[in-house]
Amino acid sequence: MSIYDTLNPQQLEAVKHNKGPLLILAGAGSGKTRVLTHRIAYLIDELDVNPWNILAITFTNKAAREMRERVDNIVGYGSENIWVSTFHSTCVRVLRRYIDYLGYDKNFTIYDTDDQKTLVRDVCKFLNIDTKTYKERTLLSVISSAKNELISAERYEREAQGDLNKSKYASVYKEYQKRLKQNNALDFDDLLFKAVELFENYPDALEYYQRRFKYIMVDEYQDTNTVQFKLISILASGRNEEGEREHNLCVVGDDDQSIYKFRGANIYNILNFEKQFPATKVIKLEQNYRSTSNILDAANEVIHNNLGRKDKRLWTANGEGELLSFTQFDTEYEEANEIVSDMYNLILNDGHDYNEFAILYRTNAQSRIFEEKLILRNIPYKIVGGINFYQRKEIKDILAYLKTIDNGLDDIAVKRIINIPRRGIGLTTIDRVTDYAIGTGMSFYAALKRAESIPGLGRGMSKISPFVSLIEVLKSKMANPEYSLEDLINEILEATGYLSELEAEDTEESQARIENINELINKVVSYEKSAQEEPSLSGFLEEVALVADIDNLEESNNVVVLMTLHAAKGLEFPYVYLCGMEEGVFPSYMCISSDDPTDIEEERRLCYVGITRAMTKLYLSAARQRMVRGETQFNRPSRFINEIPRYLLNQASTSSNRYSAGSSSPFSNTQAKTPFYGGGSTQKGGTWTPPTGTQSDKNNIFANNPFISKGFGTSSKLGDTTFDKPKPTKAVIDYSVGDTVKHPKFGVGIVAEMSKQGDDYIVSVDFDTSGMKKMKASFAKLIRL
DNA sequence: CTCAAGAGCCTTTTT
DNA sequence: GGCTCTTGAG
Repeated sequence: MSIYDTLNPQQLEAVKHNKGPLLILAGAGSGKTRVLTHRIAYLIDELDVNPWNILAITFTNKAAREMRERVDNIVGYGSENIWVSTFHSTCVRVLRRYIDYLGYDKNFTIYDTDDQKTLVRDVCKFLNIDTKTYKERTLLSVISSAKNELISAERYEREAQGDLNKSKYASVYKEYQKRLKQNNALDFDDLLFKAVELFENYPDALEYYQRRFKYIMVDEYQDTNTVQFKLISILASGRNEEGEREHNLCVVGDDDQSIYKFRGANIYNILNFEKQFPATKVIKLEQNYRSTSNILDAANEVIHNNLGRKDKRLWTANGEGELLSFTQFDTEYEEANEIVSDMYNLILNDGHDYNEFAILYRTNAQSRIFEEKLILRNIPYKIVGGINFYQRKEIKDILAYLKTIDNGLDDIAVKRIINIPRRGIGLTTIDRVTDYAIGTGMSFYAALKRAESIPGLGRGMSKISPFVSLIEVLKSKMANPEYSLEDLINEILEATGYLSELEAEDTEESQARIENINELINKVVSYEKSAQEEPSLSGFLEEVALVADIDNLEESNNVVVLMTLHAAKGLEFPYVYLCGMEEGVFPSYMCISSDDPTDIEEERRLCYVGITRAMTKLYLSAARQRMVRGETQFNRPSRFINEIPRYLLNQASTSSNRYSAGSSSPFSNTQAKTPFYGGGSTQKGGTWTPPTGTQSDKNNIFANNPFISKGFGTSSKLGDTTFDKPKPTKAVIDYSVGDTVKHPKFGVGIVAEMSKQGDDYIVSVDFDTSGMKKMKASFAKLIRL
């Protein structure tokens, strides 16, 4: 019995293919990660390939970590020498070693989106470009797409000749690059671009990596863009001892799950892979091990509407399972409320765990209502995406201090913190220093150090020198190896008064900020403990720059997860709620009104991704009426719903004949209504007419039909549950000191102390896992156990 | 220089 | 509906 016996014939064929290019078309849930990891094991254990010669590339750190773990489990020896990492961190590693060839310093910093925005703003100011005519967003996306297509600023400028708009873009692009270099910084796209630039111009660097990476594997290949394609093909084009190009490149992907066109992903990378590498062996994995056949049939039918895809059809040996359900609610409030109620009942009555559930939506903005309803019902949850931890103000502030100490060349970081906390250094002073810095060609921080020779600074001078000496003192302390990063952060918080200012504020918001800062300190401590190489400030900043929010999702945490469809790719959940299935929301308004017909295809692929996340049961839902950007929209159900055959769908529609024109409060509205699951008031459609277009009776989900069910059709017990209690204004406190309570985030703990504050109580709880926490009773939503 | 109130823009998705 | 930037008064 070997580990390979559990593979199906196609999977095994892919695992054993070990020479030349290999394209694995792996449908959703077809076990592609298993194939990749087993292939690595096979290369090492059966073919004696040196682990050191293997490179596996993924898109997210999370995927890399998972692959690393799974490889460690099945590879006999040496698995730690396999290079498993994301595109971006692979490039960082390469550049840390060779970027001096390109005239950068090896301890470059990495700019995130916010930094990029600031920089572009500065550039526009400098070039006298009106940011109302030329939006920063547009400028950045022009620059980003250029880099993704491997077009340098110089080339862009050449090709822009004669075109007024493009010439403007070119001048911004050029100045932007110039400043990045001055700041010794790279943006995300530069990481890839510069790595390719390095390999194209410096054969010794290229050959080093070509000799090392004899076997290259790429996951989620359908989402690679032009630079990424270039990077892997150039790396895979080394010659072996006989001087032949072997192209031992194995890519795994699913063209039906290509959803990152907006980020420059080029679907032709996968569609034309066989043309790029003529000797390619193609293997299709079509057996799905994840979902029921009803779910798969729905997915197959939907994606079948796309043209220009590689033909394949997923099948499964799993049973039919339950029907999918689709419910149309009156408002998005009702949608959220009923979804959360439904989930609550499944958890409470049927003993399901929180982490069996996921709520998926098209846009991040849709998460808020769900969050409210989940808090109300005390269901622990995690929202993935939106604002990343490292993008929070307080975290960025501390990081800017760290960057300033680490690399004084980063003007953006220095300017961010020069007056935080307030030091009385205002815009006038900053502008004067900036002018001087530009005039003399030195960095902003270097100019600050020589403030005494800057004309017209006046009083500003006396405010600047304490700041400079603070940074210098911290810099010199860093020289002492005994001085840890934790010490450094604590000293920054102390010496600047940042922490005491937050403490003095004493609001819920400032409390949360302090908690976030503590979390950052935890992350520093664990970095110092676990770093593979010698822990350093630069190393920490780099690790932090490349994390995405999804990277922090731990499957083992027992919480309901909420995220966009994009973030959900690669994940699976027994119960999936796919909400906001409305024309204008999903597919989005942007792509409905687009004149590029392939935009809708990308949206459909996104739908396919969403459907195939579900293992056991998929709940689809829509709202008739929804507030978007402060205005009410009336949307008809998504076309994707109509693309699912009726026999796979259990359909329902909550109704209200009154279109409640006068009642604006969704809360009072829902409350006044008979509970949905009560049964009696559920009406079967027919009262609704689509605002645009017509639907045939056959497909009209509102025509009377035998599939109408109550709600999501889970259980008849639900009828007994009371819903929509009035929103409590005061917390109901049924616990006291000594009681065991449960908190949605911190888990179980014992109440240690309670003190009254106004209408509220401050409760101290000693949690089993996270220690003593103080919180407001009205906010904490503690449940007595 | 700082703070508060108002205008305007925004929302598709993210490494 | 909410965030961010601008504006104007202290």
